[in-house]
Amino acid sequence: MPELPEVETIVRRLRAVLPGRRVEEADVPRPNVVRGSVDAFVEEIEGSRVEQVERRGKNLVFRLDGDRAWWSHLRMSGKWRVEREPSDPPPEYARALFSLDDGARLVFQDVRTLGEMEVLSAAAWAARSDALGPEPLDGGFTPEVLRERLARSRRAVKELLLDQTVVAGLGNIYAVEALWRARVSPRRRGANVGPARARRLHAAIVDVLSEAIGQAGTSLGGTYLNWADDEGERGRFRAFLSAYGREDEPCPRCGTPIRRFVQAQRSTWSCPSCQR
DNA sequence: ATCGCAGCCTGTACGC
DNA sequence: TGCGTACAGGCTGCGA
Repeated sequence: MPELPEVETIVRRLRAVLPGRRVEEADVPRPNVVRGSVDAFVEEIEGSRVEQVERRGKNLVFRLDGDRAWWSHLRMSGKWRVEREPSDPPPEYARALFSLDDGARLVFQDVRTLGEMEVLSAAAWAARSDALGPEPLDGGFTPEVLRERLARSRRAVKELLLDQTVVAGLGNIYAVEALWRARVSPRRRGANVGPARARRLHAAIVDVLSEAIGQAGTSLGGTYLNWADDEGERGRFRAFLSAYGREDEPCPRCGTPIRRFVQAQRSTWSCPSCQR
């Protein structure tokens, strides 16, 4: 579910609430959302103060006092929310709950429990962060950087865009949409993305992510697959999808039916006519 | 270096 | 109605 725009939406919400708060009690009813020992995790978290909330790609990090980083990844269905007035019973699918010193409660909800969290030293987190590709909305991400990173590989450009070490933050939805906007075939090999296509792709990535953030992300149908930030607001970007999930519908640009196929075990949609 | 696949989980949609 | 199957926004680890 959550890709860069959805994680960014959460981060902005949490940033308005969490910095300065101290965690009083941690409760982890589903231990598999914690990487490593749950006891050690709880011990580490209780009494800690959250200093800042950050995003790196799809990773979400609460900076803690003592030069520590509380890392989490939402994977397919994770959500963070803050309840100003903790509900009883706790929300559905609450996998980890943290009571805060102002009476609010921070809740990690995750239907599929593929999400994970862990407390790391700042240095360990920095090492992990350094292994990721560039942030697509930072100045360091340029058409040249993108092209150079794609050029190293004969793999399909779609697969490369999903590879977080190539560029951080794209998932299936926004990779599909960026390629459609750039008129680049998902099957084209990275090494065969020339300067013109790299420029278009770079612009498409930046635009699609920025616009999606402006719409609070993308919510799709179904219950648990719905993206919603901690206010329950639905992401509105779905209305702007051009290729994702639109098999057999006319390409908004040229009218040719959009095709679906599978790459690296993931669905891909593209226009066979105007994406080359 | 790259690939294809299984696995981690749960829920939904769909066909019979 | 029930049951089986495929699929879902991510990522890792394995053998080849």
